[in-house]
Amino acid sequence: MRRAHTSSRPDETQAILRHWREAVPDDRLAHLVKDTARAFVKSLQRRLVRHGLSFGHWTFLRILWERDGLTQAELSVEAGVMEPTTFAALKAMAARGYIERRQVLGNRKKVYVHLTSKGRRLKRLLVPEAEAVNSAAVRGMTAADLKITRVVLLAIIGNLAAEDAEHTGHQP
Amino acid sequence: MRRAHTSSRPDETQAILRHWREAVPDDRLAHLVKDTARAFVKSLQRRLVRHGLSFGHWTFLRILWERDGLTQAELSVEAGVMEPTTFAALKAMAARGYIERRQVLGNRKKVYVHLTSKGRRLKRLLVPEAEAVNSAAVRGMTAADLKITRVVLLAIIGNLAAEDAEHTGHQP
DNA sequence: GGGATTATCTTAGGCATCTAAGATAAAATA
DNA sequence: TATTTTATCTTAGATGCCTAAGATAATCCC
Repeated sequence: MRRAHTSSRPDETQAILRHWREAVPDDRLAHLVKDTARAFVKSLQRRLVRHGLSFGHWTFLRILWERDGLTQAELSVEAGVMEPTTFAALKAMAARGYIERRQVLGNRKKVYVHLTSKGRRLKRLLVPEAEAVNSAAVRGMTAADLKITRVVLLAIIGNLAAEDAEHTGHQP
Repeated sequence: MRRAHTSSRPDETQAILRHWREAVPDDRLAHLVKDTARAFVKSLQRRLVRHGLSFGHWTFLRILWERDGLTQAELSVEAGVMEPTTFAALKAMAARGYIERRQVLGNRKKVYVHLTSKGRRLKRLLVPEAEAVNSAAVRGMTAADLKITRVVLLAIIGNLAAEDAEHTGHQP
């Protein structure tokens, strides 16, 4: 038998691969994109746990390393997730001492998020991990093909957003 | 102001798009793929709820429409998810009357999953919805670029699987 | 044939994400 | 300035996915 009962072993990923090689009908692009996203997340996750970090926290740390002091709402937009997701992640991150949530005089609503020195220090350790995942992922591919892939994915997001706008009655 | 507080409006997707157009550094391919996957799921989900179906159930129905009577383990491989995920989805689907879980004499372990007529009937309604999402997504793209995108995504899955295998000590 | 191994389903618990809805502060406007 | 609208954070609850670990049945192999 090929599968363990407690973890996802490469055999399984191989099964997925075989599956995709055998037949990729046109209406399964969505599935292929989703599998790719999962492979990325899994690979990064495996590296992050070594440093005791969860994937959800990584998402926000990465943004804050670039620009500190954003509000929760701004972080949501940057991360591409809804506020409650951001809220939950930030609360946990504050409890672990990666960030501080501050309010300023004159505006009692906005919550500004600042890295602690502990949070700042992680950058040096973790960014190389993400880079490793990326370079492993694109190994053997031409820059031209990667560029086309980016353009196609971006166009898909645009098309689906437009489609969504039509059906909800909003203008994009 | 641009954002509602209860739902993801197209404005948000537009913000994501703007974000991606402005700068797509090399180490963000993972993020782009993830956003695309989410756009696909959201779009399909919006259509499925009209028929009272959740995305998780769709995944398994689609497989069963092609081939009925698979076991739970086989369905997991086909769907590319772990057994507990499959188990939970199938239990809910059985409760809703889309499928039946049967055991045969001579093997008390395997659970064979069969569509009910109710489950079978959904195919005619739902497959066109999925096709609509796909064709909206790829609108305006060339077949050649789409093919390249598929090849690239597939290669990424392969690369990450190989990478994973190295680090867990298993052979692919 | 009986003990060890492996498969299969199941239970338990956790994470990341979402939608819906509430509380309250700030901003716009009549 | 008072009222209405909009923003922001928050709470509550659901979904889909995962890993870890257990129970039990089937299979392998000595």
